[in-house]
Amino acid sequence: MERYNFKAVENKWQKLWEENKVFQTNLDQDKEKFYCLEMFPYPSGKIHMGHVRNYTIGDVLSRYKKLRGFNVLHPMGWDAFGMPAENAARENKLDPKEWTNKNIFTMKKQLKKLGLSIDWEREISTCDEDYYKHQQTFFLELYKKGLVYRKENYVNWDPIDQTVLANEQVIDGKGWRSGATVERKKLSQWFFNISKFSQDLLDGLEELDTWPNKVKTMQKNWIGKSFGCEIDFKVHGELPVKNIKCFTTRPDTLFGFSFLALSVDHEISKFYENNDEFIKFKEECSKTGTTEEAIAVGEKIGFRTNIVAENPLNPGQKVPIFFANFVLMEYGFGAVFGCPAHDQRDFDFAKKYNLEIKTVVRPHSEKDNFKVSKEAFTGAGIIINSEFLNGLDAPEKSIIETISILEKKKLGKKKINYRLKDWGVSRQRYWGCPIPIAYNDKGEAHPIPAEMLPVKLPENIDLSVKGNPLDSQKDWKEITIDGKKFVRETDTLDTFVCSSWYYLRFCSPKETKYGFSKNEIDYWMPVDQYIGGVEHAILHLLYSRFFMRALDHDNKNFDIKEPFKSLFTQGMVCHETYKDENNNWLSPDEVEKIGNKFINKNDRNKIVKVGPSESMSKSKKNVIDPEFIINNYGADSVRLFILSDSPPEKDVQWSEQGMVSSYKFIQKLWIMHKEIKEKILNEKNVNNEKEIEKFTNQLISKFTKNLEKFNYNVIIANMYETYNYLTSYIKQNKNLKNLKENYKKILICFSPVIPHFTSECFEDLDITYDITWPEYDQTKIETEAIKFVIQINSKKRALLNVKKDINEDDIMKLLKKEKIVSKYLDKKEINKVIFVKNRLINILINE
RNA sequence: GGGCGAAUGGCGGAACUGGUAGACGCGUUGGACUCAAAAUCCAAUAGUAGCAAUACUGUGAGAGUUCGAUUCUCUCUUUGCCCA
Repeated sequence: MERYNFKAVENKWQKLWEENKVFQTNLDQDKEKFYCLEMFPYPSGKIHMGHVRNYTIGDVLSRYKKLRGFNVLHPMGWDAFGMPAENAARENKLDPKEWTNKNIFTMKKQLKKLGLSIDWEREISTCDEDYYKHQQTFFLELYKKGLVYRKENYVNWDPIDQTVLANEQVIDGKGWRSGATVERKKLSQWFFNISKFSQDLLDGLEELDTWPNKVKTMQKNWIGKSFGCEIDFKVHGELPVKNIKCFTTRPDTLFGFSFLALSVDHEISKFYENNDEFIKFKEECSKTGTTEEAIAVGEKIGFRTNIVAENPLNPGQKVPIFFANFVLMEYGFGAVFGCPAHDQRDFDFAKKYNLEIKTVVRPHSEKDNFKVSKEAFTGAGIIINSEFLNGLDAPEKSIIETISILEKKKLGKKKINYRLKDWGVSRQRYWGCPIPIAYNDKGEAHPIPAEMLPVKLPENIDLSVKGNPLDSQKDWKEITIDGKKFVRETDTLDTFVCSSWYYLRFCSPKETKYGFSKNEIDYWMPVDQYIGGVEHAILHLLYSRFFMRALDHDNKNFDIKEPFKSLFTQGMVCHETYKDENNNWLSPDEVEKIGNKFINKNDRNKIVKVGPSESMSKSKKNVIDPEFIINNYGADSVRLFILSDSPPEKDVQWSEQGMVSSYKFIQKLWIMHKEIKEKILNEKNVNNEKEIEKFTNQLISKFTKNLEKFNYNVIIANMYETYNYLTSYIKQNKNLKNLKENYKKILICFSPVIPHFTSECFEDLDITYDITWPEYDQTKIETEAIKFVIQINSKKRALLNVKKDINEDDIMKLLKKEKIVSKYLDKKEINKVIFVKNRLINILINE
């Protein structure tokens, strides 16, 4: 028996698919479209197992939809701008563009080896001028619409590298590369006005009923709509300030008011500009990071002013006003009122500065004399010590009641606040899309005129300088517009901007006049199924949703608002971790398993410590190289394995044994295929046998359901079941009259998962006709004989083979003859009988 | 601290709308083939008792609804993720 030569077969079919342009897609109004998109990769060097999993899931779906007759768009591209290229280029004295394109070349080759049904004619790369020039046009459009603006904002500043760091590059308050303590620094930055769409983005989630709830909840929390009240506090003291505006979600705790806290950037800070102590305090604050978490974890510190605020509901009460490091100018009005008894942060602050802690809410289980002592009470309860608010249910009723009182007295008004901040898109980097803006000698921003677009990135730049390399490119920076001198913006756009509209570009990747063609968008959009990692649940997805709205704003580009109709988030690929005796990470190929023990191949006497299975990462060295695996076992085997062990939305453990068994399964399938072929050639025309028809129809039914529901691991189990069934079926050499037709249908079911193998089988059997997804016939599944469960007092006692649609009386007659059952029923009184047609009978007797 | 989810054999995991718990794979054990090993094939594999037929127990713990609960409700435990 010839062995299945996966290398030859896979090469052959991949070549044929490419030559015949099998996966190229064109707009076809007569056909229903299906747009399947997986998150495009960052070209970091090589593909990793996460890509394999992500793109296999998408490929199975695309191939299935294609078999169902859809016009499938399944494109691929590269999220090609970003820091790693710049860092790698700096370290190896290369050009970021060269480095990126080399990686794209390698990874594209690797992806092709997986046999993905991708239309490579539509390939895009965000670092191509042809891509980012459109992005610059979008930027200027948004600028004209007022959705882009410039303002001063705090950033994480690395004083050694002279650069801005993203939040995730700040580790324990230190720069990830330099190790320097990160400072808060004010820089002029460009912003997208995403917060304008807060409510719309929130409302849009409602229609996304095939998104995971988890992701929708995360977005909801991120947008963070809160219902509260804006309160005007009267201020007394030496400063020429009469009022301070505050936003609060808990106006009902006003009687517990004991201080007012301001952001150091609050307008009142101008009166303290020359105060040495305040300057010192402000510096101290700048050492706390800008993230909410850094602020929450860090010590709460304050600077006491010489002014006081009056409690609007209790005018006799005057409380001190502080500047505090935990108040951000971006939230509310940069001012919060402190109620220590019912907010832990305020509680900590009050303890530190010895302020009053007045309890105004008691738990339902306590009496009115309840006092907060060790920690703030933030739960639900009843309002106390608050005069006319006493007895109200907190928080719901009491908040509504308090707001209406404040509104009547004209002391405040109802307000809705969102946590979502505007999106800062400026990056002080070279390898990104240039911002098409120039400044005159007064520092005023001017858009680059359309005829001067695109603003291309300069080449041959010196990356060894500190800070942004574009800053030192004089000949690039200085330009003349209409005879006047300007200086270019040297910041580039956040790479999240590039990925916020790439799904639109795929619809018309060759369009030159604009980023997309309306005609193509109207046909292809929205993406019917988007597949990617849950780590992008918030930013990327929210930004993309914003972009659709922003591009559409006022000029009706689209009929739809939501770019991704369905979302699927797949789990990660994990592997055990290994360390040597010095706690250095070891990669799996440095480790050998002998029996139950692991030994270090480098030094066979040294022990290996086996750690928990974690998501594959270079830093832990627990990675398996997909290319190595594909070369050894073939693409079909890898596709089979990566789907087999766990549901796609959960993490999967990489297992060498599992991989090998998938490989062997393909080999066994081939042997079985050859046997089936032989049987088909020697078909005997015996009586028609319904058994295999029943099996095939059941299989199609299962496959269809499981494919639609992403139960891909179950599909693999169904494939094994099919193998087990077919091998025993042909061994028994039953009637083989309809074997070919049934086997063909089975192969079609298998084909989304192992396309090379099934293509080879079709060819081997000369099947070229009607390769479309088979329909199943329910009547062929429901055969005459069924298995019927017999329960006595709700316990299963027997399983009978009976005729379909048997009635209760006939079952009871049958039971009297069955020894197994009758021994339970003898001389017993039957109380009740529950009969479920074609399923079970439950006889209740007195014991 | 808040929100959401999860918990089923040695392991990964199946189970329609409340109706045979453990599909399928891995691992393990036994056997066949072999001088031997690998590979392959066959068989067994939730636990307890039993030669067996079979019986009892069993889906994180405890309660509830029901003729019947892995599935629905409540309380708790552990755990994961997100936000703080």
